[in-house]
Amino acid sequence: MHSKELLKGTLKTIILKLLREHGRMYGYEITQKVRVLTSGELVITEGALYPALHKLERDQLVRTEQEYIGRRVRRYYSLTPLGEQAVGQKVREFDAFVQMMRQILSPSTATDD
Amino acid sequence: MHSKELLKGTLKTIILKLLREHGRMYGYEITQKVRVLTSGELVITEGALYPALHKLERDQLVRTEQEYIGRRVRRYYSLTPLGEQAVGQKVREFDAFVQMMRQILSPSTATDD
DNA sequence: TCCAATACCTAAGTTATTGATGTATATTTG
DNA sequence: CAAATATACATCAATAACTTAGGTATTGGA
Repeated sequence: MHSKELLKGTLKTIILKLLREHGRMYGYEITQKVRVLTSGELVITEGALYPALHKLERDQLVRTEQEYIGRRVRRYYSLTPLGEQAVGQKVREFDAFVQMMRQILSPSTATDD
Repeated sequence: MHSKELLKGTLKTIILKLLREHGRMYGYEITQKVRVLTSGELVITEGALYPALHKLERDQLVRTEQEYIGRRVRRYYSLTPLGEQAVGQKVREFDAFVQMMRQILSPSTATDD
């Protein structure tokens, strides 16, 4: 499979964006959504996801409410006002990054896209 | 300033691409070229550059020849045949990564706020 | 003469990941 | 109905790529 190093730093952007899109989601749901959206290309591991979610919560970009499905805990995440701001910022940041990379990578692969 | 985490994993792609573009370059030259190409947005630190170059050499994607400019050593890097292959691969990998991210981030990349 | 630029380098610390492991409940299948 | 699989949370050691800070030495300009 291809380099996962590229993913570094994009996980939080992905999470925030999905939360804006879907209102509220729980962890496992996020991994499945990403899997489907990318046709299985991108698989978010739980070891990456949960720490990231916890960090977003600590930074007050998301908040949680837990529910019980039967006896099983399900922890729903949704954006805080601060989180709402952050989404746009993060996405723009990513776009800027891509544009910057194009300035370096495109010179001879130019003008498709 | 914006997140540098995004850069992770792109440095070698950048180096290889520049070497293909310019035939051969030395380390310091690469940092300056990147700086100019991105209008100062992206600054490659030497602590990142040199280890990356050494790794590329170890992996036989680049080779070196040193020259003396006056009394000062200058170490030129250029692509090996293996490196030539790797450039295209790396660039395509990056494009694939961006496309994959778009599948997640694009549904509504609206810019409000 | 001294500072900035050129040009190479290494190493400790930081950080976001992977991969392994753990726990427990719910559902499907043979 | 038992067993395997899926759902759902979590932590943690190891890894990889970086940053920051340091080091050496030459060259050019004010």
